[in-house]
Amino acid sequence: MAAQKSAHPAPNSTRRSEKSRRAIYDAALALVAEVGYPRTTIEGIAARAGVGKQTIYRWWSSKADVLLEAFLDLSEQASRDAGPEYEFAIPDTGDLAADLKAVLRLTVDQLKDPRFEAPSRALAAEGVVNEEVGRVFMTKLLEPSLLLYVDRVRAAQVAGQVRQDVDPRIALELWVSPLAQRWLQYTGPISYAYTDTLVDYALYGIAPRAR
Amino acid sequence: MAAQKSAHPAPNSTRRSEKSRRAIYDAALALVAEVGYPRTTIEGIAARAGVGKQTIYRWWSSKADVLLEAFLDLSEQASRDAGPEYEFAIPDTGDLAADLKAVLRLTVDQLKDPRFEAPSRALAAEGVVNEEVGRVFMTKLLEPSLLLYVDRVRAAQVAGQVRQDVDPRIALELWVSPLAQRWLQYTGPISYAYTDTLVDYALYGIAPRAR
Amino acid sequence: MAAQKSAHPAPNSTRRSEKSRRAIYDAALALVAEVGYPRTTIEGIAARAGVGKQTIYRWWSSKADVLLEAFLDLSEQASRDAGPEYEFAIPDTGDLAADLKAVLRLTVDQLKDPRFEAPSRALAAEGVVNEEVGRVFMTKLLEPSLLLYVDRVRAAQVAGQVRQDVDPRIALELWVSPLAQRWLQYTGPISYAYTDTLVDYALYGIAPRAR
Amino acid sequence: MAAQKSAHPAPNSTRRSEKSRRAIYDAALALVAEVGYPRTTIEGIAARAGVGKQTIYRWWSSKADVLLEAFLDLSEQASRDAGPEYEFAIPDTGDLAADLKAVLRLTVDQLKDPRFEAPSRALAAEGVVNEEVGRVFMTKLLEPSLLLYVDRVRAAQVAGQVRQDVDPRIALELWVSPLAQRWLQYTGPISYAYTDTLVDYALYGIAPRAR
DNA sequence: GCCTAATCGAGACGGTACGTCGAGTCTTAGT
DNA sequence: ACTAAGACTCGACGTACCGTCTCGATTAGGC
Repeated sequence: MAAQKSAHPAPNSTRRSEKSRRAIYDAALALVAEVGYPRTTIEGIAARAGVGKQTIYRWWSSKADVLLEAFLDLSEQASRDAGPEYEFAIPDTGDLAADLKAVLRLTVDQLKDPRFEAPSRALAAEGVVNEEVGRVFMTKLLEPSLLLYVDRVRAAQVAGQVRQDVDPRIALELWVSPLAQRWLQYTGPISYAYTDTLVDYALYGIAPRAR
Repeated sequence: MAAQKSAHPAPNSTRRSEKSRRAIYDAALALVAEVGYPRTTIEGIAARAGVGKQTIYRWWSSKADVLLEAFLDLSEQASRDAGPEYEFAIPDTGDLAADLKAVLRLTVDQLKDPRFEAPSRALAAEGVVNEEVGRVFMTKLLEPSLLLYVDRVRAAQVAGQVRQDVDPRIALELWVSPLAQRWLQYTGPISYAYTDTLVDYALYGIAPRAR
Repeated sequence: MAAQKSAHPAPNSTRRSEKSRRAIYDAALALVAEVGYPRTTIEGIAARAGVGKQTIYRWWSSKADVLLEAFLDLSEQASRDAGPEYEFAIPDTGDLAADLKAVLRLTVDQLKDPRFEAPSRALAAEGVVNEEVGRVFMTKLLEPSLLLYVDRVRAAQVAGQVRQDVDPRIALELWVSPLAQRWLQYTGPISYAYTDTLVDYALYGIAPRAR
Repeated sequence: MAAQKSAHPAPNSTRRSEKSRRAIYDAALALVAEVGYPRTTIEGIAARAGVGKQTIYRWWSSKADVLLEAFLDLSEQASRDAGPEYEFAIPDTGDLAADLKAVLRLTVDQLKDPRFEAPSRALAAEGVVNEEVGRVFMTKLLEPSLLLYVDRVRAAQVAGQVRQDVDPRIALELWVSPLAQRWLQYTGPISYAYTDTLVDYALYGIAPRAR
């Protein structure tokens, strides 16, 4: 998966063309956005990137693999661009509900960003059917974000805003999963109001009821 | 989509061979289970069903379409077989938590049934990337089940076990979506304990806190 | 081949639809003229004739068979129309060369008639590759005409204008075959001057005539 | 048509696989000989040659085109093998009749050679119906042989054995066309006696020779 | 002049081959 | 050594027709 360190066969060299790699990322993301994942082909990517097919096969094992790396690359760029304030932690103002709502509103914005939509849907879909892609997608892209929620929930437990016996890994699914499903499976509209509501329903479940 | 009433192109006739339709459903489901969705081909289905390719193309517009109908058919059979007790309603013993937990345990069993696993994952995945399939999958397969939850939550509202201002459509996502995501995206294990926990977390959010 | 008396399977009936037969002939000839023999299909003929495919398969065994009969029918019509003067004999004015030249000029005209060109080329071609069609084409269409030449040459032998030891069957090939080949295989242009020359060469040879 | 210099579409390259080309020629000729032209398919040729279909479509435009080149290749081989004595000229012993008879007997042998029969009939037939094939067949295969006759007849004119006003192009048809037609259209048997007779009739005519 | 069985139109069926696309591998020049 | 280019084998695509097989709906002939 990782370009630099391993790659599938074993060409293994520092003489790799950086220019080609960038061109392939750009072509892959552009094609997925324009014609969709299934109609994006390795040949198409190669042609658009002005690159030989072998150059792709040398460094990646599949279409999904190319796209995964391209998207990872895009995400890194984006989070560098977006400034570091939401990169490594969820804010802790002491008000868990407010903090979660704020972060989820940012997530809603990002889900609606057209640059991200096509490739991430594509990868999520591929991940459903191709377990390897699924795991990489999960561990590289989703897991880091989820860990931030775990930390924030733990902090809230320490602060007495969440019951001690609550499992943070399950708790966060109460707001993450509904949002993810609506987005992935078109099961409903996505809005600030919706995510706010999710937080409210979830929190009153996990907060101590004795007031 | 619907075989009987219209079909995509317009050949449309009462002279359709029921035997072929059944053979195609069986072949399609078997192949998806055996080799997975991407390696399931129309040619393969036709060959296995002992049917000409044209007979498939005459009545369905794509591999996804065939599989969708095949799975729909399978589901109908299954719910007829499984007896009608959980077919049209969620039991109402007066204890919402117990009722939800019982139904979710059944769902867990069904998700692990190998007959269902391969085709439904495949369809869900296709639905992520192909909006039309997604909507059909949603409206024909998911929606009916979700409506049962809506009804049960409404009943609980009448009984005073759920707050009046809660939106049942959102409430049900608190337990349905986490389960769906773990299953679809391998984001965690699925067990009775897990679904029981989901119900507990969710309920204490939507039940009136004032005691 | 012959519709009335045998037909391939054995449907055998006087209840055959004359209207359909005519429509099939017309459609077949029209299609061959319009799109050529290879792109003429049984389905196309049936559709154009407003006839079920089975009606064709019931009475004929192949595309070539349909066309053969259609063309036979057309030829009969044509010779009825053209008056009977050249139908049953080659004129015998006592001047063999003049008589042959006259008949060949008529043949040239007929070969250039667009109604005949497409189907007869098609049948001749099919006959080259399909021996059965070749024999029927030969015996039903060509042979009768060739016999007229045999008769005329025999008369010339009696009249002392052709040597007694000449085989009329071979003699006639001296003018018939060159014309046929030019027409069928595009090996040269066809004109009155050409056929006149053929007759002269055939009658008197190409060697200097000791006079 | 010509393989080396251009090819129909425009892939065009020196990187063409010679091995594949040979395998395709061999497979095509073998199949035509075994199952006949109409039952010879591009898929069949590709399979037998151990070659992808695309490799055929890349370099040739049709079944007829493949066969034409294959046969051209075979002919070149054959004339190289057969020694050069009849390759570039018809012998000139001073006796035109004897020389023509000798060459025609060789032609009769060749027409009965099973290696040649199937493909050349097939091509001739295709040429009747497909003008382009017909012209190539004519110019590449027939024309060179016919020119030899033209030269020999001209020499005979110089030697005073053929009249000065005779057109050699037409003269040669007197023996070539009858033979060709009998062979192509099954209109009669082919033998040395037959071709000898044709030469006699052609040279001296069928009319009584005033002596 | 009605009855009934063969023929008719229509077109779905199991097949074969078509010509195209793309996958992944391999070869050739060029840098 | 890696690259761009692209030919190669292979497998699937979706389409066109083949020849066979039902389906009602005429339709012509023997009663």
